[in-house]
Amino acid sequence: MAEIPAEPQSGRGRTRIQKAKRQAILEAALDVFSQDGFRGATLDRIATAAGLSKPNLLYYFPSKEAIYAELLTGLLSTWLDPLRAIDPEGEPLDEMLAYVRRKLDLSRDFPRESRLFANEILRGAPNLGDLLSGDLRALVDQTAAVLRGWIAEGRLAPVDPKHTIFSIWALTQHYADFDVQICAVLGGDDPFDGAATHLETVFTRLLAPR
Amino acid sequence: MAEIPAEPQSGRGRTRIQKAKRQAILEAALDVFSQDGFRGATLDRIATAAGLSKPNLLYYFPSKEAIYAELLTGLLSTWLDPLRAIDPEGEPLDEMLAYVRRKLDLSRDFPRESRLFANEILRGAPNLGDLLSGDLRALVDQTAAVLRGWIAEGRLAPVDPKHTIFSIWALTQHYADFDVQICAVLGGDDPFDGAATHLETVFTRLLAPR
DNA sequence: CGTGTCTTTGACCGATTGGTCAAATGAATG
DNA sequence: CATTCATTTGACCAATCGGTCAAAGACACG
Repeated sequence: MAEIPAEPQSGRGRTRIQKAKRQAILEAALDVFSQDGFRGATLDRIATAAGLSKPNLLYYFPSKEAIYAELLTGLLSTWLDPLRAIDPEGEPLDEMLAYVRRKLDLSRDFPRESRLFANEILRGAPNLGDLLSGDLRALVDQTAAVLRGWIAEGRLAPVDPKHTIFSIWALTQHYADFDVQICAVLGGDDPFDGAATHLETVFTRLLAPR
Repeated sequence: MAEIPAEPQSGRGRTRIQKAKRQAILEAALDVFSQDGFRGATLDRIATAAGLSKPNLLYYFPSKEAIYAELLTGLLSTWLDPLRAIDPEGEPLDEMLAYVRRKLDLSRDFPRESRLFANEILRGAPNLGDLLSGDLRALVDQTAAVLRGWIAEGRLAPVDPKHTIFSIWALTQHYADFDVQICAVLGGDDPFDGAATHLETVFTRLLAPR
């Protein structure tokens, strides 16, 4: 009666084990995609990294693009949450410094996600373009308006709001995306301790009203 | 007598035409590599982009890696020149702002080179690792010492010198590497005008002695 | 035990990968 | 014109690519 053959990924994975295996695949795929990008990644390497055979991997996901897409969509919301968490009613400088902190924590705790995102953008964002000029743009516009209000009230030093947001993105993500370069220059130390205090200095001097 | 079969790339390309074709190949390769990284790029796409057949391309370059390597080595020197151009005898803030300017100009004029570099770093810098922990590290150490001296003299606000250099890299390269995202958020305007004045504000407030 | 479902895999497919090679062109020089 | 060298190309190669499929294995439940 049921024409649907197997489709463990339809609806939601029933078994917890299925969910776990799908998660393992996504984990492995994140490793591979974040290093070599979509085109550079191969199903064989993802399957091997996940401890599966290639046909078995394709039993849980219909295609390479499906894995990539699921990684990307799952990523963007997480990536923008810290921006949404800025409280227009809060103390401006504190809010901004807290945002920087959260964003830097993301770079420290999820560097592969950051690199995956960077790879997608470097390719021209073929799978993310709509979201960028849609949701993201709207969210930035909205946040920029908050910043402008704070500046008008004299509670934040005058800056270009959007470029300031870009600066936060650039400075925090840099520690995830260019981690190899930074470690090569700095040596063995953990870069993130120094980064946290440095970024606090940067944005305090940039944003604190005089 | 001469066992060397053809090797147009040995020594230096004799004919100007050879040089031109090699250059055209490097140009096309820069397009492809900077978008999809080393693994994601294909010789066919490079050859097509250069207006050559694949065997003809391999007549001028021995392998895919050779093209990539030549691009990378040619890049790194150009990429670090602005850093070397910092004059320890100059006015500290002016020197730093000028460095930011030069670096931002590089992002504007050579975005593909910036993206190529970013792609290589994202992969873990397998072809650049030695240079990073060698020449680059030495150059950064040296520049950091200059900054420390300026800070000690009170001619520059106290900052972490190396993280400050990282910040300059992050903020300037961001406008090349994430250009798609920035344009999606900003709309049609040229981001670099706003970027230049914004970055001047950032580093003036960060570095100007009080 | 048997039976039906879920999972895994080896074999395989056509297309594409980086790269080779011999032969066919082109151009220059005697 | 003949010769020589530089250039280009079509055919081809083994390996790998993303993906399919039928059959085997694992597992539940009666």
